[in-house]
Amino acid sequence: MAAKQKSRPTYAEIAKLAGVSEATVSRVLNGDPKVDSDRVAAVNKAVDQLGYQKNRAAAALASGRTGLIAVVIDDDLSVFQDPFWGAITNGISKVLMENEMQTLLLVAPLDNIDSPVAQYLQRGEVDGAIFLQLHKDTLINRLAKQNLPLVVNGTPHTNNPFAYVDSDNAGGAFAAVRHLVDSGRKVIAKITGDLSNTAAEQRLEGFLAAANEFGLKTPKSLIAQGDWSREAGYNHAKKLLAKHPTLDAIFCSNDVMALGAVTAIQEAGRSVPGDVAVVGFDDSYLAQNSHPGLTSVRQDIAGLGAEAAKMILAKLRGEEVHSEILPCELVLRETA
Amino acid sequence: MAAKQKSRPTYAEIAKLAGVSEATVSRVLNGDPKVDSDRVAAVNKAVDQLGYQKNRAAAALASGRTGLIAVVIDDDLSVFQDPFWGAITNGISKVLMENEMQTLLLVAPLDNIDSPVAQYLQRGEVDGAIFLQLHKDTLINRLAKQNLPLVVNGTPHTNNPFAYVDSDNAGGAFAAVRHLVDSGRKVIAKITGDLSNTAAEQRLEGFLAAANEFGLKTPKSLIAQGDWSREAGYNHAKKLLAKHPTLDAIFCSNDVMALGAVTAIQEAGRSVPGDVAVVGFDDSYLAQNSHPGLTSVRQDIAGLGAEAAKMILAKLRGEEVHSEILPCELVLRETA
DNA sequence: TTGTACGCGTTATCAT
DNA sequence: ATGATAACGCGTACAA
Repeated sequence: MAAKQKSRPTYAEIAKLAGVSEATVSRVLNGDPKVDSDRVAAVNKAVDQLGYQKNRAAAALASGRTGLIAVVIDDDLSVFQDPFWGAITNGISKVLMENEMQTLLLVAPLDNIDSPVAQYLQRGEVDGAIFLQLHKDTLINRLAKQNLPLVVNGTPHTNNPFAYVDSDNAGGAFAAVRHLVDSGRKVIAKITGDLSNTAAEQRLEGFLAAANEFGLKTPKSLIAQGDWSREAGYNHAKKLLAKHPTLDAIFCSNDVMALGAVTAIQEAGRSVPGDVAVVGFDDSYLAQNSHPGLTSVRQDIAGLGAEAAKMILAKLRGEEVHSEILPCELVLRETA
Repeated sequence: MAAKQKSRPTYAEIAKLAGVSEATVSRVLNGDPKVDSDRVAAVNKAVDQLGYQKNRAAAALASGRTGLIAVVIDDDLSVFQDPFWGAITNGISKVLMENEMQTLLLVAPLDNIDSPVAQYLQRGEVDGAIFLQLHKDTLINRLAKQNLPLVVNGTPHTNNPFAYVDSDNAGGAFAAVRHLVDSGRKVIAKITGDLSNTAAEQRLEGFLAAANEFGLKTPKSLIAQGDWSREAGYNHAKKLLAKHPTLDAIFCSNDVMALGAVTAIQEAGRSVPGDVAVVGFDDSYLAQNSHPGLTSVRQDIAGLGAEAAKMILAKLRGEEVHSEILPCELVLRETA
């Protein structure tokens, strides 16, 4: 009963002012097409006049819909550092707001299927959920069974019927290699991300596909398994340079490793891109602000968010939803 | 009436099973201290047995409290790039969740006082709001008048009674200069951020205070007004080097400009830190992954978020709330 | 097409 | 300390 402010108008007052029933007010405000146009006008006028604004809690209670979509982020250290989450959440939020839905942020460890977040999602406090950065599919498996509409960002690990949205990681990697080949590089190494991650896997696949397509040799010794860290890029590049004197390009699965590789190359007394070209992935802040400027594969992160939001809205409307793969774009700078 | 899942238990069933009234159930579930301990136990047992979970919409309708705190981010390009927002929002979210509150994300331009977000906040759909990155104080002025509990991240522009949380920008800048002086630097230049921003202002103030304290000369020509961009850092550093042959240190108000300065110094044929030391601000991803590693002033970003959340919770409890200034820490790497 | 009447699940007031 | 019971504001069968 803690009325926050002076109490606001309700259907009763609108109905009275417009000379209709409360039911009609409800119909007009929810866009029911079969209401006489003059009554619609009357209601809208009354709404304006009174400065009416709907009480969402009451609507939620009556309808069972909350108007809220959860954005669930699997909490680990990267959340603190990686601008990816901000960008994608921003994309989601924009689309949701345009559709009068709001974004509820849930940041928590998702390893436990009975975690508070899991409970929350099963409690019907949101109309749907968008998952970012999934380590395991167990939780969404369970939620899907409970008919919670959900969309996943990133390709799921298992072959599930989840609708997901992802960047064309393989295609981006392919484009990077093509560019290297086109500019005359012959011996191209790859430093992968953590391969338990589907994106890392796909970026490697794209590399291998391109190598095959363009007739490059890809002995195992040219493919180093990294873990996204600067150190991995630095150390692997160092070893690659030592083992392969003719190496003239390194493609890394993210920008951080690529910058580590650049440092290693320079410390080895070779130039970038003169002797060795380097391409990263993500076109992050790092790529844009490094020196020399890092050539990198750009993901449409805001686009990923927007698509995810559109998909969940479609699901709420009961439409069939198909997964989406958004194209990547190679951004040329100085390193390749 | 769209029951999402099989309908969940309500007070009625708990009351029946526990042999008490619904009112008592409510009291127990809301922690009313004056309920007999055996009844409390009975209710809790029934709750467990039925797997009861509170319907927040109903609670919100009846109580006027939503359990939601809005995190409002003034939308502009930086949201896409800067990891700051993710980190602080994460800090906020954690504390709120521990207190059974949820984080509602609102990303939108706040220039218009009648924007959708402004409307939303005035609609009572959240119990309070935390503002990040404020360009103007007009909106919060209005909301404060409407008694919406709010906390601001960053020092407001005007002298208002808003509770805010901020980093000790001046103190951080002071520490940076002290370090430079301690390591023998004599001629220290400053490249500021956009001075319409209070953080930029404070970082300059700290610089000037330290210069004064340590007896440095700070002619106007040693203070360049930047705008946070890499180009600003690069161009200003270039000019500073030309004008001041004895220049042996540059303190920049963020990491991006600092990296631009490093490039300019190196291109001028001088070494970092041998000839010229460079210190940045933020200890961002950039500072950690640059080469040479950038010495920088670290803000406790997650701490800012956590404090902001604690402050808003205290406000909701009706407590007096005081603004908080969190200390910064100088992180030494290679450039200084 | 429109109105009546009730239900949604809690909270809070008022007696007791 | 506890129990009835009236709000809370909206959505929606059902009837007309």
